[in-house]
Amino acid sequence: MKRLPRISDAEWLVMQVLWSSPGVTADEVIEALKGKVTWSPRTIRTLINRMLRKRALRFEKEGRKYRYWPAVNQQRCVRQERRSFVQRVYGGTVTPMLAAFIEDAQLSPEEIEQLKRMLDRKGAE
Amino acid sequence: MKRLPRISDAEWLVMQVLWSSPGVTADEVIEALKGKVTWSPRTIRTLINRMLRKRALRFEKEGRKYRYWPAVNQQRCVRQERRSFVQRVYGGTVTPMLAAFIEDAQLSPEEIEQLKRMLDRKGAE
DNA sequence: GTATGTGGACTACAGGTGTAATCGCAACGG
DNA sequence: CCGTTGCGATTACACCTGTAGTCCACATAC
Repeated sequence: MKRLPRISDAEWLVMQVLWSSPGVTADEVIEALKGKVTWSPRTIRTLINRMLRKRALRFEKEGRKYRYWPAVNQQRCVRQERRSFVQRVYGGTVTPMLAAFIEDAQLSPEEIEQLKRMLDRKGAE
Repeated sequence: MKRLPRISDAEWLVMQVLWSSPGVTADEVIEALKGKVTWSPRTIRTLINRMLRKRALRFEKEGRKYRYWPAVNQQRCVRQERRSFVQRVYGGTVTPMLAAFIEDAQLSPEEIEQLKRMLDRKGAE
């Protein structure tokens, strides 16, 4: 099992773009992040380069430009973040953390129903 | 509303000790972390000092030793972490995140019941 | 073909972090 | 009293991060 590289806060935004649109160019990443961040395009290119170095991305040359792909699985990265979060903040105890999220969140009746169904399925296992 | 200082991963462990035993000495923090981390006592003292500087802790002299207290509220820190986590990893959408946690977690039937009751109360608001 | 623009590579730089080691002073032991 | 030792304070240092700027080669427009 390949070790996951550590992805910083700023890098997550770039990864989100890459995961939802694999194979985009640097320009397209920059375009996709317009409005979400106020970074200079330079900054975004730097982030891309760093993630290449830490092997979170792959690229392929296409003419003079590169196209980039995620080289790490989104589910796995998300799971790793979830676990490190609950470990750090709740010392690994999941239920109090879930309770806090539920208290804190704005949930629609539909979402509440959906989560209850999930818990039911979970209980039926 | 006072601005919360940013607490790093390593610092969280120290804060956990301080929140659960306010007023301990550096030595007692070090003792409490035995077994949880392999840091040198030096390292723990450094972390304590950094958090003093960023005003996450207070101290009082007691003879030649200091006793330390958290200067930030645990609930607020936890909430801030929760929010930055869900923002970073799920782009701010809480329900998919909760769903993932529920899927991923080992939950006892009692915990499942408890969470469902919470959702019920939430729905009744 | 020559000037120009643009994309990727390399460089910058301050502040945070993990992980300590050393310094200086005050209390304690004799 | 005086040396030792045990704390807190200060210093160290490499790597990571946020946030860019500069350099260079190749494509492009005349």
